[in-house]
Amino acid sequence: MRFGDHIRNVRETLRKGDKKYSLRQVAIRVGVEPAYLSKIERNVFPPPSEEVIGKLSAELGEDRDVLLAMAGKLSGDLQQVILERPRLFADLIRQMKEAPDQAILRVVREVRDGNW
Amino acid sequence: MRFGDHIRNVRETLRKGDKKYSLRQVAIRVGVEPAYLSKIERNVFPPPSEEVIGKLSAELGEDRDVLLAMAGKLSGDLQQVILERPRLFADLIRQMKEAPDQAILRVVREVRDGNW
DNA sequence: TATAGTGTGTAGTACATTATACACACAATG
DNA sequence: CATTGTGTGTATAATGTACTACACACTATA
Repeated sequence: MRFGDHIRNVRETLRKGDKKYSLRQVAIRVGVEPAYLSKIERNVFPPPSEEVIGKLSAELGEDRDVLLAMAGKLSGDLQQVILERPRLFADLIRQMKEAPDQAILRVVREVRDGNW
Repeated sequence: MRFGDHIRNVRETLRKGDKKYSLRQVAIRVGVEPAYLSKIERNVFPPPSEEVIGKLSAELGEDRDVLLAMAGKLSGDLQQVILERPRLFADLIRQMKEAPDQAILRVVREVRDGNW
C-alpha cells in the first residue's frame, strides 16, 4: 500500500469515532495546507518531509519509523547512528539482511539485557 | 576531516606513485568535469552524489560506506534493507547506538557463523 | 436557507541538489 | 619554445523537494 492510501485509511477510521479527524483539521494541526494533505492522501504529491511525517504519526497514533518507511525515508536519527560508525553498522545491517525476524529480535533483547 | 580534504589527501598520496592520479585524470575516469572535482576537493561544492562517490571509492581504493558517511550519506542498499523491516531494524540500531564496537563485532560474527 | 465546514483543482514559489561549459593562468615536457 | 597537461574561477542549468495561496463546488448544520 502507498503512503497516501494508508494515511487516508487511518484518518478516515479515526474520523468515524471523532469528527476532529477531517482532512482539514488534521492538516491544520499538523501544520500544512489542507490542499497539500489532500494531494498527499491521493498520491498526487509524494510523501511530505520527515518533519511533517513525524507530526502526522503523532497525530494519527502511527509508528513513526513505519510511516517513514512507507514514504521511502529513513529517520535522520537512525542515519546519524549509522554514519558515526559506518563500517561497523554497514557490516551489521548487511549481515542482518537475510536473518529471520526472530534472530534480529533475539539480538535486540540480548543486547538490551546486557548480555555482552 | 571534511570529505573534500580526504579525497584530495588520498588522491595526492596515490599520485606520488602514479601520475595517473592527477585531478583531471581521476575526474575523467570517474566521469565528472575536472572543475567539479576541483571544487569538491576544496569543499567549495558539497560532496557529489552517491553514484559518483561510489566510483570515486573504487578509483581511490577507499571504503565506499566510509566515504559516503563522510559525505553525510547512507548507502541506498543499506537503506533498502532497513526500510523493508523498519520496526525491527529501528529497534536494532537504536539498541546498538550505545553498544561498544566489540559488542557489535561479536553480533556480526555470531550471526555470520549461524549461531542463531 | 444562510453559514460553516469539507475536499480538491490550478497555479506558482523557494530552495537544495547535482552537476556542466568555457576560459584562464601556470607548469611540465618534448 | 611550442605543446600538452594542470588546477581553478565564473557563469549557468536541469531536476527534485517541499511546499503555499486561492478559488471552487459540494455537504452538513443551525
